Amino acid sequence: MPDCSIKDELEVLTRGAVETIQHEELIAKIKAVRGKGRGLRIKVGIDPTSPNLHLGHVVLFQKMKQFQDFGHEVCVLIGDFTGMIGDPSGRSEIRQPLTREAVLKNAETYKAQIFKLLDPKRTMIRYNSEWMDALSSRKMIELASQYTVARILERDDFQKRYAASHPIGVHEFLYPLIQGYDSVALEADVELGGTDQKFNLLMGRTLQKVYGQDPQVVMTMPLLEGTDGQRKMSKSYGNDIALEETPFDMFGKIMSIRDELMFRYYALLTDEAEQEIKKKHPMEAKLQLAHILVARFHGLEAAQAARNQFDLTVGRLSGADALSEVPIGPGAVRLVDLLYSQGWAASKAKARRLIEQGAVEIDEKKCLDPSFEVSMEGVARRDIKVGKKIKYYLVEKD
RNA sequence: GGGGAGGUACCCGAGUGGACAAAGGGAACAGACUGUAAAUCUGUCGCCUCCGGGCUACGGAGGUUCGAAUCCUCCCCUCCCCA
Repeated sequence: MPDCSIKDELEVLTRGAVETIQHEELIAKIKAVRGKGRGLRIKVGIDPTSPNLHLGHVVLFQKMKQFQDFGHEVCVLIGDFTGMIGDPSGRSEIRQPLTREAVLKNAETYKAQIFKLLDPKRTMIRYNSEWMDALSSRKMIELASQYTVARILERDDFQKRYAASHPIGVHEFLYPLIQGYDSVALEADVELGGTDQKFNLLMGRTLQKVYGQDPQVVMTMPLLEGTDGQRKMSKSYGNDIALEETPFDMFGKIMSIRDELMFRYYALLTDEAEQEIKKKHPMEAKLQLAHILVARFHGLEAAQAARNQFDLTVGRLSGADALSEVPIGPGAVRLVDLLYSQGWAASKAKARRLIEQGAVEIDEKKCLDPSFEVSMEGVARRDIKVGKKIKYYLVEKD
């Protein structure tokens, strides 16, 4: 890969990035290592406070992979030490500190998920407790003296909390400092992060200069919107697509996003060329996106299976595609009771409403009568459909 | 330690004696439409019901009243300000 021109390399590396600080420095750094048999050291900090990664995190991993493919050395920094503080970014409250055990456990989960995308052989994993545990109080004070309260308070979320009289723990001031110090310890050449991390990332530059190092290039990536298409993807907003999701759920969630959002997902999560995608039928394009992403995290087979199941569930089905048999009877069964007892409706009142809304079809015929009784008399089986997602065969119970 | 605000359905939030199973928004669900589980429109959105109604619910427990989410008492919890 390093055979291509620096221009081409830069083109790929900066694609999708919101900001590169400073672009010229990146060019100089790449030039400096060209042909020297080594790459730049790319740092990405991971805060192991919650164990489940979602597609929002993948934006960064995708970028890391691109760096890796150009022969650069990717270093995943697991903030096991800082994890006990909790990143104040975007927080309106002080975070619950995690225990060391919880942080380490989360870190393991992270690692497993990261390697679905990155090559483990070319990825360095470091923990910031390696140097932070050893840092004396004396050194810590020295570190803290490198920055002023006024400048720390420039940070948007601190400012807001301060203005709104929300509490800010003194230890939270240390978070950006330590993150910056990690760059010093690692001698990072480039640090990647979301746009919300900009302040922390810049701290690395500041501190590296203080400690006599060449400052790292900071590259910020956009925050991926979640399935609601509005807010950034986050478990707490319930709009996330987790990597741990089953293939079918992941496939389905991707299929449920808005068309415009799909192009954003393409741009930030894949290497597909935008023009090619736009040429396709939107439905095809979205199916392909879902396929690519599910295949990446669950393998090709799982992606194909998810696709099939998706077609089966969502596509317009004939009774022949029903999921499985449900024995009923003996004798006639009230439809309301059937929906309730099968768990297709959470209560009898809900079952009744579903029927009245025309959501229930028996043998392709809508059944609008809530007091209807299903009987298997004279037939071996009946197809039943409740809403779009529930389809079964009814058979006579022995 | 002193003072203040507040706790309403899955979430946010209106409601300060009856017209309240409780506005509005979001989420969710259904129907129509569509290439889609998108968008849009319409509807539903506590539980049970012999479809007449019945029961349970506005932090908890009591009380006042013909009648309480709304008034009173005690308790629990959250937040803010001052120190």
